[in-house]
Amino acid sequence: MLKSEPGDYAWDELVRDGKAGWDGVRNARAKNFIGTMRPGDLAFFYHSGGPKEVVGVCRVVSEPRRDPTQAKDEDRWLLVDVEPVKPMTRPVTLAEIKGEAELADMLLVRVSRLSVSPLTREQFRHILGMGATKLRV
DNA sequence: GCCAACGTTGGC
DNA sequence: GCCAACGTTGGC
Repeated sequence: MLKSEPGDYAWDELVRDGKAGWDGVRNARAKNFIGTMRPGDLAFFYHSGGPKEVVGVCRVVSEPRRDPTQAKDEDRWLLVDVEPVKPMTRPVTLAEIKGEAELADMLLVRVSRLSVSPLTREQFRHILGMGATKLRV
């Protein structure tokens, strides 16, 4: 689950750009999750700040690498490149996710400040279903 | 090494 | 706008 405030970087911008480095993550736990990502992995794009909802699916297209937006002499933070796969047919709101017992363990729910968090395949499929979004996963 | 103070994030 | 939950910083 990749969180972004739409005013900072929105789903539509990823669609426009075709590809983007998921930069600016400055939390050790989130960085560790980025470090586990591999090319081909799928992720949800989540809008925070305003309406809180999963808006699309994207794909990791690089290995984790140094985030160039950190200070030149630092080598602490990672990013991966992502590209859009498809928008959710219906956005899935945080409130809906919180209403699902099967999703209660998600770190998105349990650690609200975490901007990058993992999902199980089952959780991923569950949210796809809630968003009426068909994708082979 | 501990912890109080402070800053930030994000949901409400 | 508020506040809970964290993370970081700095004094000791």
